[in-house]
Amino acid sequence: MKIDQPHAWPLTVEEAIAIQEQLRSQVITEDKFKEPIQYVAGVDMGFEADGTISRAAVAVLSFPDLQVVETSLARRPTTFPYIPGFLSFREIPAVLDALEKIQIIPDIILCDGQGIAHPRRLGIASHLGVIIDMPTIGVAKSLLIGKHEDLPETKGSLQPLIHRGETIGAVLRTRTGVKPLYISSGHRVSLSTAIDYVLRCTPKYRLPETTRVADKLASAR
DNA sequence: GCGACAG
DNA sequence: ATCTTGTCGC
Repeated sequence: MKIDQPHAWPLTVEEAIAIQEQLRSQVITEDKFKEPIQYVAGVDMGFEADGTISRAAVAVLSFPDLQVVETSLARRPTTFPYIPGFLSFREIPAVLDALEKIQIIPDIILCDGQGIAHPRRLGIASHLGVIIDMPTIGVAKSLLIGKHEDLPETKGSLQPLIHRGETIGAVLRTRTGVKPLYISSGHRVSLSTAIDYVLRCTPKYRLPETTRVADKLASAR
């Protein structure tokens, strides 16, 4: 797919904060995409050589049958360190490379990380979504910010994720007896819709099939 | 000032 | 994220 040249990448945390503060107003947390969804994509990262090389993988699956229809892989030097709250600046460059190689345009992208469940409401899913103006959902394996009540061990259980009195996402048990996932709107997808699609992409394991396929590609040697 | 801290 | 074998439990 064709991707427009994104904003200049920051070299410092101060510059990164300025970009986040500027882009946060562009995030849309309401459903704004065409249905029915035909394809869903998963994005994941891997690193080589002590983290000096970033590797991004994209997996496009048909929906709702979840069959892999296309994959792509991109490698490039890592240019930004991992700093909680600034993950997107480290990972998005390689992700854009991988997305450019894709022929089948997905209708929704599930990202590995938070959406608006972020200190400045611009986690990697929201940041990517705004940059490429596509529907995205944040699917994180652990908590960045916010608090929530304990949730039942059974699959499908969920609890709102609260930060500063605001619901920024949800904690969702995608499989009985395993650690929950942290779901949040990325861009152009509401929280309830995000939860719905995550569950529909997670028929058997803890993680959505999309990210499982992308994960396998990103970490394959 | 003291912890917490996506991948 | 990554380094890494076996092991516990459904």
